[in-house]
Amino acid sequence: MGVEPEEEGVLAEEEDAARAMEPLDAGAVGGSGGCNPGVPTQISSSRVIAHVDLDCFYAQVEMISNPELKDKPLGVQQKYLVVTCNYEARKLGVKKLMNVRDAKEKCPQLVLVNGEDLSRYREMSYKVTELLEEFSPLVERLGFDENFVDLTDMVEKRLEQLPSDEISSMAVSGHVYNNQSVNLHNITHVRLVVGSQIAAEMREAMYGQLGLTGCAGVAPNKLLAKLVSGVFKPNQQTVLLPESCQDLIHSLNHIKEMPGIGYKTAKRLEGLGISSVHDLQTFSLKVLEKELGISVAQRIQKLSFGEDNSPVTPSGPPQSFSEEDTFKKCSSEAEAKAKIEELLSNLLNRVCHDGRKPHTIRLVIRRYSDKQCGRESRQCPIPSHVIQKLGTGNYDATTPLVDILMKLFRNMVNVKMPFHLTLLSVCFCNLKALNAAKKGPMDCYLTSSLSTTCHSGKRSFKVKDTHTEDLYKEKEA
DNA sequence: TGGGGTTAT
DNA sequence: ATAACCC
Repeated sequence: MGVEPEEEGVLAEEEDAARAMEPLDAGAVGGSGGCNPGVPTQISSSRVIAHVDLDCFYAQVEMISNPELKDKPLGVQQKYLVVTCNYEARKLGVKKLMNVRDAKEKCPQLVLVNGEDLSRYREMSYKVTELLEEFSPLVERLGFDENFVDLTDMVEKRLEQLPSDEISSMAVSGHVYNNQSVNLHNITHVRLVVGSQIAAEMREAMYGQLGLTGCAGVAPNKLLAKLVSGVFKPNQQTVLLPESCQDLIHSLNHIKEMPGIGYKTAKRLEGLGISSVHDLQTFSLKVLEKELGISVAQRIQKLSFGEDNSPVTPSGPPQSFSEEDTFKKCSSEAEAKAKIEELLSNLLNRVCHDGRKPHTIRLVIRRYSDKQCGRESRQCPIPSHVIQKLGTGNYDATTPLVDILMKLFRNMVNVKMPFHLTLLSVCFCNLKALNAAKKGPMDCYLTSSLSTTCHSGKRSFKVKDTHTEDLYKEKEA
């Protein structure tokens, strides 16, 4: 599979793929390991990726629930924050994550609804993902309101079905970034144009079937698709042609705006004098590796060029369920127990609905004065007899689970000393299908009841659960 | 900064 | 178990 002569807009990604095929380029592969030299690896042709981003998602869900809110400025409140708001409210100066007081001051007519219970948002979120999965199975969720879809195969199939004389009459759907003109003699352009048409169909389906509006970006990789989806903002879509890639990434005013470069990394980069995309592009990779580690350094410097070869990884069903609550102060064991019981009760309903069984439970706390993001957690396996009781809609599991959670609690918090917590969270994870057998060559000889009680030591996790028995030994402080 | 999520170490 | 990232 060679590069066609008409593919003038060769993408950086393709060059990377080609380079990685060269036998002696050890540095560039960097631990990707597992190379199978005997198997012919397909050199990936350029991909077509869509990023779909719902407009002010929580507010949209609220307006669908209660249409009277539709033409009013609406904010969704969690604790003392307006976490999101509709466009009416934005016109009047309300911003995301704005303090309720500031928001009311800016906009006294602002209508607020409480959005601390995420149930309806979560349900609508999965409806969107499922709708997109009808277009392609390769859908990756990012939070509740964004999805990536790999359209490469769909585009390929549509082009195979298309009489070649019809290519000349194709038209892009939505905006083209930079107003760049489409060249239908360029196969890369043609594929992205087909991608834009599919993106338009996805947005139409979202509106027609779910009543939701959103933006889409279509580009050769996830980074670029995500960046370009936000260019025209509510309810519009934009396609990025490769020739405008550098313009797009240089439109960022600061590296912190690059998805993948978060708060911590941005701070460390600033310490190196790196603040713009251009700074990061031209900075010594060796020095960057020393500061951030080889993996992060190589990845983010590639990002700075608009290169991102990360695949769209199908999310599938969630890997964990959690419920959390923040508060000003929790300083007694009884208080904590009451909150934990409520979190657990909600979680049990969700897990029951899911059908799979969690095999691990985790408790998370945040202590007051702990600067920020300072969370501590303890987890342990859920005893198999308790797992059996889950999902039947009964309460047989709650008492043993509360007991376990309170042991985890006392393992973290010395209740004989004063304490001050500002967050409690309970998480179910390590979800397995019903009666899932343990992986191993002997599986076919084990009954499901045996398999859940035998050699639980053979787990592939790096995280070691606290053994449930260990929790019975109270912690000495 | 809320109430969630994921992956890497 | 924590730390980073995403929304």
